Amino acid sequence: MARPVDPVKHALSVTREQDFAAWYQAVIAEADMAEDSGVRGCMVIRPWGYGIWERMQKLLDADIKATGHENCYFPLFIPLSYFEKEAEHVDGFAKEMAVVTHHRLIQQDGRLVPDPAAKLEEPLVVRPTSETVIGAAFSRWVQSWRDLPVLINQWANVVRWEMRTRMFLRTAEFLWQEGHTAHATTQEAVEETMKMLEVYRRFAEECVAMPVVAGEKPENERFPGAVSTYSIEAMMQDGKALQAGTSHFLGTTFSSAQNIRFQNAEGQQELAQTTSWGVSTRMIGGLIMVHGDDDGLRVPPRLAPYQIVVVPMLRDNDEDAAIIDYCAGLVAQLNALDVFREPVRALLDRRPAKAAGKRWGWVKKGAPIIIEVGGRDLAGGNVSVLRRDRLYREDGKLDSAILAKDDFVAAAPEMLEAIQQGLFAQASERLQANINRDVADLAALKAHFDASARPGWALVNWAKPTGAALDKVIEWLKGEKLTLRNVPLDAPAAEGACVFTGEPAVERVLVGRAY
RNA sequence: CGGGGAGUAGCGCAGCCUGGUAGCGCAUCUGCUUUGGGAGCAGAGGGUCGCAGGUUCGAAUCCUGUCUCCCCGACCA
Repeated sequence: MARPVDPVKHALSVTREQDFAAWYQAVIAEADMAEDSGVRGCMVIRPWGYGIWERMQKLLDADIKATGHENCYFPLFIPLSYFEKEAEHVDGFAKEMAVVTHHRLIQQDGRLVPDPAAKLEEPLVVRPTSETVIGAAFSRWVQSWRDLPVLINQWANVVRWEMRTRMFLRTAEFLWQEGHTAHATTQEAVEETMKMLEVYRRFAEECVAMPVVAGEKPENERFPGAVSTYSIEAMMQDGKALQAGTSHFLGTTFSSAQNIRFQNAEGQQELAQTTSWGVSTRMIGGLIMVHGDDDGLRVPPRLAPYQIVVVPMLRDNDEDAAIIDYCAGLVAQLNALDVFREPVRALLDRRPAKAAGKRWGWVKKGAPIIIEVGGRDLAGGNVSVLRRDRLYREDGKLDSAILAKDDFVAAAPEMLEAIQQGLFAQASERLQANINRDVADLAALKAHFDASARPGWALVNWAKPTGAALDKVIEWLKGEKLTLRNVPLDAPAAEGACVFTGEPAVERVLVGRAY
């Protein structure tokens, strides 16, 4: 019988196993990513959390531009009447819109209240998304087939008055990019929709190191007003699914509502075909739940605001100045290197705090490599290297390695690449291991999800029912707290009977619990 | 928005039932000791007890309202 390994003392007070929801909150707090703001459902994103978002923006923005899109900016406020033009879209968002009705406050009994004399003629809504206002612009911009396609993107905040909020995963105000395009033909718009879905898949996998399943959303999960909606779905460590990005083919829903017409080469008026697609700060929630461990966050090197943090071990003595010089030299050497075709981001943490406290702070933030330098390292020309992706040795002690400084510098880019790949490989293995592809009928599906507290997903054959038949399926799934995630683009062809209806299956759909 | 839980020092909590003017741990600051892995001892600073009313001689404590957070639903990126 194996001798039980001494329990490792972890940096967080709650583990993923004990209470996943509490663990998630703890990571955000302990890594200084975000905190409550006092405004319902809205959070303060602190420098470490926002730094990760800035990295996401930088990398994804480059991809968006490389595919021919340009950035622009549309207003936060949208006239109510814009929404009234598109019924389905309104139904989707009406229940969660913030409305601006006044433009001035006055003092009344010592309090500030909206001035009744300053009531807006037409209320404005704070954008929950910008299809309507961008559609209005498109209708001005597009006259002829020569004006198409229009390919734009904006980075912005949006507001949806959610009933239940969770940091990063669902906040009342969140940050995102929303791409909007208009095309002359259906085929071109559909191609655009798929192209951006693929951009998201690559971004998630290559930058966030988050494996995803790209596929089409079932009818009931479509964006309000969309003809078809596609998503990338990621698996969290508790087995739940997170929709991490969406791409919509909108057909002529918005072009007919907003009158986006063009004269084609034959001289006839035609409605434009539009698309929209978005990735939000929710991706950060996914990052936490995919890569975090019981010591806090682990940030993939491509997204880490600082990839290598150098912590001098200061003793309040004569040697301190030399240690700091040595560390500053190391940081300069590292910052002169390239990795992932960008300069390395190394930081010298010279705050006047204890080295151990600073080290654990960076562990919880998830800096990929933490370097500690003390008097002995200085004397020997060494550094002490701690990799965040493998913190502990088998005996539960921190797995720090003493390397010659120059050897570490030479190896650093490769080490960062290895960490990036390792995180992806680990998450990828978990994803593949937790998709059950052998569920043949409803009883087996129920059994799969009843069998474990973290059952992952099931990929099942289905007949793609619509209307009332689909409602029945959704109803049953709801009873089991399950949802249809998407129909993976790369799933093998359907075979046999639909798990839900028994009819001949036409495709395969992913089933799982979801955030 | 329905059900449940919670808001007291920067963080984590006790005190509330049975009203009498606020305490513990960590963190912070000072001093001494220590010095290769989240140091020890001694001392110090820091709170109108979420907010607003009410009851009372007196409210962190009782009552009402309200705001915010967490969990479970319904809704959704």
